[in-house]
Amino acid sequence: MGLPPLPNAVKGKTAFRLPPEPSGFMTVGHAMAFTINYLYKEQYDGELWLRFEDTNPRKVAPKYFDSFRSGIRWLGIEYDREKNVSDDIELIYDYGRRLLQQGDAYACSCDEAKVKRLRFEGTACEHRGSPVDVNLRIWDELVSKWHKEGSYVIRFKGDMQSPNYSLRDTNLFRIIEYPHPLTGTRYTLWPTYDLANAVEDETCGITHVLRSSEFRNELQQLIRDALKFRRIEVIQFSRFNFKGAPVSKRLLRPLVEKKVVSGWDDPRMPTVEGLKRRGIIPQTIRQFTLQVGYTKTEHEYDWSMLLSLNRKLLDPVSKRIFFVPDPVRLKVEGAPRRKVTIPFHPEKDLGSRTIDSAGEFYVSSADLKGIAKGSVFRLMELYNVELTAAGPSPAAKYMGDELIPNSRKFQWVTEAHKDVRVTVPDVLFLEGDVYNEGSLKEVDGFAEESVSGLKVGDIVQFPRFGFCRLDSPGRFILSG
RNA sequence: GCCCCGGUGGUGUAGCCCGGUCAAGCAUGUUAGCCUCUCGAGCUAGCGACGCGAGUUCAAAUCUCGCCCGGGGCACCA
Repeated sequence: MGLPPLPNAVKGKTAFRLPPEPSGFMTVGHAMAFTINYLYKEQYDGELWLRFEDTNPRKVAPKYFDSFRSGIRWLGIEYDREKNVSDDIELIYDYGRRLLQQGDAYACSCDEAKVKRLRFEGTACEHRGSPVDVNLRIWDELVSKWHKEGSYVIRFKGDMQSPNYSLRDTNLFRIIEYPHPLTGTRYTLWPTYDLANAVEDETCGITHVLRSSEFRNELQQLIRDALKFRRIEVIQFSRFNFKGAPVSKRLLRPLVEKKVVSGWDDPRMPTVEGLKRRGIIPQTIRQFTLQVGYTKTEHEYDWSMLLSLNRKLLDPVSKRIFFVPDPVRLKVEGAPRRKVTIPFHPEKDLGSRTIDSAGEFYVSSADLKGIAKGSVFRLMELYNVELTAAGPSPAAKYMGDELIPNSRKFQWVTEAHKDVRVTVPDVLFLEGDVYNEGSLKEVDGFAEESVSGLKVGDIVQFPRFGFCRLDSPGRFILSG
């Protein structure tokens, strides 16, 4: 399945944008929205911008810029150009000034509460009728930082009676006396999103905007018209939410601060870093996005869909490695000394390992639980044994090499195993945004010696357990 | 309160524009069974949905109207 065709899109003559606000870490939601833009960029051979919407100095921080850059790189999204809106403040000033000159905007010194009240009542304040030269004079003072934060605001002359409240003279500029991580204290008059966005989309030559529907489209259009900008196609879709993993900083931040989670990259977190640590691979995000597409319907994706796809993609490329959770020692009487070479994958050529065995094994106590004394089962890829003693200290005897059809097969490790701990993540939040106390479980066990050859970041399959990513030596995280 | 946008199985999505081929497809989930050396892999089968009510029509998931429910906007956030 592909994404639906775009209206008015001519191959080679399109431009898209990824517009993150660097005020938090990149999340799955961003990843999916960016992927949609990227898929269209590829489909229409267009230009793709990475544009940081950093017009609120109080919110942005350098580490967030990095989060987005590395997340985007990880996803395999190639963008053509990068810029920060804060690079273009002078340019946005030019357009702001023009609006003032045209009489499409005015300087207002009403306090916040009054503006709000009048907006609700649908009546204009006395500043709306100020003559252009007065507005321009105040403007110059604002640009020159003569006024204190909160004293003035530049408002767009919309329609104070409009049933759409966002058209009732919204703010275009406000004073923020706070150093910006990139421009420092050079500017204190900052544009708001609506103007900055219109100017940027125009100057970047954006033809198609695909974004989630939390923006004020009509307002944008009005500003664009006032500035005589080209028309662009705007396609809005609802946010990408996952069940039990709200992207809301309000909910997530406390977990990080109270150390309920290990950090923003905790494998339970809906951040790109969290996904990565959990062993979700970039292709999964891309394909999942392609599968669910975008709609205006409110939705809450179930992790099982993403996880299932992830397993499907991991399956052909992951080494199979024996893992014995909750191990119990099993001595096999009459066992021949054996050196077996077992391929890492049943079909694909992922190499093999050789294991030396001499009758001393560890198997999972859960496997043995259903096995009665006297029954025969098989040590996978090795030989058959018969259980001669059940219970907490089991024993068995060698029963031949020939594979018996329909026999149970168990994984095993020898004395030469490695201790491993597997972290099993679950959804962070339960119904009603309450933290899921059982969201992180740990399983200890023995893995075959070859795990020591793995590098951090490698993902393997522990058969009958799941796909696990090596997070640090001896520690794995279950992908799902 | 006002404005905009939505409502297809547990979840997500296809179909809706241009009514019949839809006793609704796919995926995930779940249940049962199979499994040639993975019972969180693979295979097979089953389960399960058009928000409600009217109307138009030979025929409605698809068109019209009303209602109900959900989301977003109404920021000196983006």
